[in-house]
Amino acid sequence: MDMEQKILITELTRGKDLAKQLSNNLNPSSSSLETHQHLIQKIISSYEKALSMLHCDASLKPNTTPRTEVSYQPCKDINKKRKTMPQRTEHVKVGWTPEDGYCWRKYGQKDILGANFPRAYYRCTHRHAQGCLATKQVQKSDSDPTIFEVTYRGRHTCNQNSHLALASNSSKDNKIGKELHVKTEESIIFPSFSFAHESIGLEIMEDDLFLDMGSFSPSFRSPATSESNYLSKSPCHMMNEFGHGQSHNVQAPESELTADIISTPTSVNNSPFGDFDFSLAKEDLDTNFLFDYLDTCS
DNA sequence: AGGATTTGACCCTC
DNA sequence: GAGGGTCAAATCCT
Repeated sequence: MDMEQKILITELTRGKDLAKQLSNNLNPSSSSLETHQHLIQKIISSYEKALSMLHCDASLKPNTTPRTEVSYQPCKDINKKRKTMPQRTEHVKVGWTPEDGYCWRKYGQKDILGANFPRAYYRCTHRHAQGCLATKQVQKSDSDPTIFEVTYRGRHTCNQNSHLALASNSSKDNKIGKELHVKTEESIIFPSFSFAHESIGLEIMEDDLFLDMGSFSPSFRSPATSESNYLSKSPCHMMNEFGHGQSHNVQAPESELTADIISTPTSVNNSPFGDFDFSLAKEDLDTNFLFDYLDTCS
């Protein structure tokens, strides 16, 4: 782990500790307003340092045409329904079901009122084995059938390293990419993934700022042949398929990206995987994920 | 044979 | 009661 990463961890850890202090100090009888403000200032400063190191600035990549766009916004009525687990929604601008590196098992599909396409329900394959409660819903967008709206619920608590395995396997046969790459250039620290000739656009909305590795290790499966089952195949199969060198030629012009994408903050360029780039807003980074991931890769 | 998908029924919330 | 989410038996696939 290089010095920059250590500093980053230090700053984020400090921010967390300060937040804890502030939380303890929020007892009105125990501290003053000045104390609160001081702690808040320190927290902000700490996070600003860390984020500046992450340097999520699109201008850093002036020659890059961002093919992957990630943005966040609150999901307004997410908690009105039964589930209160955090959600995020990705809009995937590609004609195929997005695959996210985790293994999902489809457990249902429903026609949704007012929607042209059914919604498919997936849960983590390791739900029973490891008690992983992560689920996702996949639905084609009404406005643009080439967009899949993927809503994630809950975190993966399973010990699932398929996203890493994907890169590892692909490096063996040299079909998809060379290796998982942690990009530290320009202080961006995040893995990049790519598949030859593929480009997608993502829109992610979430009401909290967690980040699952699974959402950012995308691969894609072949176009389904029927409308009714276009969401059906287990992503695990696709991992194998990609491992055997399938490649798809899809181009998603930026002009087709949905108009409600809020921001297009960064694009990580020069990915060792080729054309597929992932970009992140700085808010995207879940430090636990980041450090776990860095540990994995170091 | 075992695991994944399909699909109608059921459950829960509004 | 409507609509969305989940269950589970039947079916399909490897």
